[in-house]
Amino acid sequence: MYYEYQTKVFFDLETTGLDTKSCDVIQLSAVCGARQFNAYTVPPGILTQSATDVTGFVVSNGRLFCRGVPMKTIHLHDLLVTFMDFLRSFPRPVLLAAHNARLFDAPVLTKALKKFNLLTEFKSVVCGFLDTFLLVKNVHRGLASYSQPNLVKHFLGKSYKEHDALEDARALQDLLTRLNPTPPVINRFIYGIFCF
DNA sequence: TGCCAGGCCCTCTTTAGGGCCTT
Repeated sequence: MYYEYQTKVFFDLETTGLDTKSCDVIQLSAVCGARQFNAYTVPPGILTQSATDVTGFVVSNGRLFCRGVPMKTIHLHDLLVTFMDFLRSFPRPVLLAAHNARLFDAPVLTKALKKFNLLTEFKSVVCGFLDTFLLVKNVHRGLASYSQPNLVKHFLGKSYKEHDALEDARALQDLLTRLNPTPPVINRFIYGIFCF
């Protein structure tokens, strides 16, 4: 299967945990060149302690806080609709890239879209997900770690504010721009939306 | 009570186990 796409958008999610079957979206961010999308929502479920520990998010009295700072939030449905508006503003179809997309970001995002019957509309804009973790692990063998912060450190020589979805998406775009994988290589690590 | 994410990849593998990656 060869995936044709016109635009690569890098995205990241912060969620209430690591179990893709039960966790909920808290933050969704995406970047494409200098343009960016960033939105927060109050999750319906409880945050795992480990998620609070790494992200700093807490829900208190129905409000979302990040390290004590109240965050502006919107309903998850509106978050997804405005995200698709953002994606629709680029030449289509759009390829959505994330680190460990196949096993984490893609199933979580797809689950949220299905909840609001938005998957069909989503498919009209997005052709698939690129998993940058699998790509880099296969193309650049022998590294000690393939976590996104380690790859950014290794290839770009810098640190960044991980576990802020917007910073993670920006760093991922920088990383892939540096690595500059060829279209055939990219195609090997694209997963169609029907997979989720 | 005891469970506690799970798929992928590697290897001292395939009659399996452990570490990694995402929050």
